[in-house]
Amino acid sequence: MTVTLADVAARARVSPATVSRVLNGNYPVAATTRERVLRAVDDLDYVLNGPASSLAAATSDLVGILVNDIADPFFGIMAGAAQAEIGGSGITGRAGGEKLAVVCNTGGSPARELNYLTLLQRQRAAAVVLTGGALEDRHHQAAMAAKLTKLADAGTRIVFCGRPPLPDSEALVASLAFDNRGGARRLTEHLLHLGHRRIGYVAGPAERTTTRHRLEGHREALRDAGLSEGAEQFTVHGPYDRRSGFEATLELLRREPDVTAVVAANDTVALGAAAAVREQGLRIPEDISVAGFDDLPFSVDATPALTTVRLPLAEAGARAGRLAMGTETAPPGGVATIAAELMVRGSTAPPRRG
Amino acid sequence: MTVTLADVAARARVSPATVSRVLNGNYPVAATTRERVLRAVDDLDYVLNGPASSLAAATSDLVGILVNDIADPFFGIMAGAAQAEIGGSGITGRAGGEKLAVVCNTGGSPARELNYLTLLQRQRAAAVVLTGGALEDRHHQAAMAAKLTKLADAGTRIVFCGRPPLPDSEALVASLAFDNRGGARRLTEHLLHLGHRRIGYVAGPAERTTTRHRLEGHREALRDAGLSEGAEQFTVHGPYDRRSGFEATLELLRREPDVTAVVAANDTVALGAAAAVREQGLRIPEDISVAGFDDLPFSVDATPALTTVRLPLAEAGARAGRLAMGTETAPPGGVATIAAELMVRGSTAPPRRG
DNA sequence: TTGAAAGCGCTACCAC
DNA sequence: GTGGTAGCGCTTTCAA
Repeated sequence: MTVTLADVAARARVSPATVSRVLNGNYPVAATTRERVLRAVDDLDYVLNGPASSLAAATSDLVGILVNDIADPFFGIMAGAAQAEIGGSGITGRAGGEKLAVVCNTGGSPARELNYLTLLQRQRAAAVVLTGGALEDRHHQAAMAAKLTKLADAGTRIVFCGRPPLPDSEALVASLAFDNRGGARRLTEHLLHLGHRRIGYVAGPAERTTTRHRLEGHREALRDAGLSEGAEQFTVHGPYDRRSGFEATLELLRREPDVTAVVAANDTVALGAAAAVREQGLRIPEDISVAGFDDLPFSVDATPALTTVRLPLAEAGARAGRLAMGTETAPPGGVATIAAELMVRGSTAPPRRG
Repeated sequence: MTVTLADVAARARVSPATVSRVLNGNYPVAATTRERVLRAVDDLDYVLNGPASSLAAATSDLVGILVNDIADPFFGIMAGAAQAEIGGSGITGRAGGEKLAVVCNTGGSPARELNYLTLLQRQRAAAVVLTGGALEDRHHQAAMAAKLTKLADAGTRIVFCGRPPLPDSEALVASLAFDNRGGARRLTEHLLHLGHRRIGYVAGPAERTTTRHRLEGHREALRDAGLSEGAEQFTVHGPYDRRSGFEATLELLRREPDVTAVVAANDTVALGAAAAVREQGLRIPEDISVAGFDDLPFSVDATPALTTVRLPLAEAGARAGRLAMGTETAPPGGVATIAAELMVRGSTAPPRRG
């Protein structure tokens, strides 16, 4: 029924071995032979059997990209960039070599994160890219370290993207870190510089690395300005989504009615924050400042800070691809520090209220 | 080096066949035997070899979900819902049965769409879910039909989600359609009902099914209100993204300065449209109406129209899972018609300008 | 440069 | 209810 490599071999009047070599292109084959084989492939409309190939070669062309929230455009941009870079031209030749980059949505659930890793391990994935903040939970971290070690031992390359490497498995992974602390700090400094003194902070969920690092940067800036007193009052935690940004901001405005600026821990949260502020009848930036892309003219494409994030993300994809192909040149564990996700445009308006 | 099923069999003092049966759970095995096997699995930290399994069984547990734009939250919601439904509990037992649902971002490119299908075909994917509007291009449609036929012949289940089935391959797919025409019509009728007469329409790219159907619904509503004259002037096309929504809206306002309402062809476009309107110094809804979620209090979760979309989407995921497991009960080709994506809240403000 | 053949690890059929 | 075993389709030595 289905065409096999042997069929192709027969039609091209060569051995299966030769067909395999042509398809994988990693072995010298006479030009005329190659031609003949490729024609046979086309004629028969042959598609390589991935499982068989993976079984024999003990590795697959699957690359998993894990994200915390697939409905968050930030992860979409990351995943898309990585996928584009890994997948290459996007046009598969008649045969192998092409990687299958797929994104897996953990929804922020530790169980699902581990589950996907198991599934990818089962598939003998070529590489796994872990994006977004990690959970700061001893138990889960241990489980992750164990699982990742096993994956790495089995030949799967691991790439961390915007997530600090685990304590143990440093040597196992390539890592692309964001300067969350510095980004948050600069953002807050910017607002301070504009004259704001009562600055609310809509933080992410408490147990994530990104949440902590960004909050630390924010507090650093406040401390340096001598404003750390009662900072907790100005901070509200919640998930990294729009709804949470909305609700947290309402809560914040209720608790501290005369804040003049709000920092959101990421763009999606900022979207909700801006909506909440407007619903309160306040104007951005006249009545209040909100840092987020909601008040930018258009898509994140145009935000310089985010643009600087995008490039490294594509690079991360390329790196995952290269790692998967076993031609890694960068030192393992090397960390590229770049602008943080939340280093978005702060409103330029000075405070008016209070 | 790596633990195989034979190792597990040896340790449990049973045959490989028995281990396989326990792991796949689709065959009667004595309870005590099962226990022994599972313990051996745990002891040895065994993980099934997916490729080997897929090769022998001639099918894999991979399910591909194709989306047009992974950075668009709408697709994120769709993909997430489908993935959650397909993946089941999200917690894999020690062994098989679990599907690996992964999302593939075509970026709206026909070449990449076909490419992913080839890649999934190569993996002998259990199912493929195609989401979002299709390209209305004879050549590409033919290529898709051919490819999908091949996939279906090889045992891959095909699910269309928010995309009209292809002319030929009707019998091959399960399909979940959105009432794009009806949704757009109702949205426009709503605005007409509020008294709007000069309504701009920011449409999607010309060659997509969703674009055409929604535009048709919009025009129907206008025609019924006797307003179809010069409707082209009020329509601007562009990609389904925020930037495009922004630019198209500016163009629209330049061309027709006294529109009192703008309909955006999807939520992401609406986001850009709202931003453009604000940048022009106009107020929503006082100066102008914009249909989109940007002016909703918070995330799309809370939008009734979108909620009605979500449920069927989860159902589509479930269906894909079931299809993949070969226990489909619904008639193939059955179509569930539901509210359209763009049937979002229209502003309730009456027109004030002009 | 090409061919022959031995597996890769698992499933499923056929016995028992 | 369990075991034996013949492939699944490909890759990769080893020879020629």
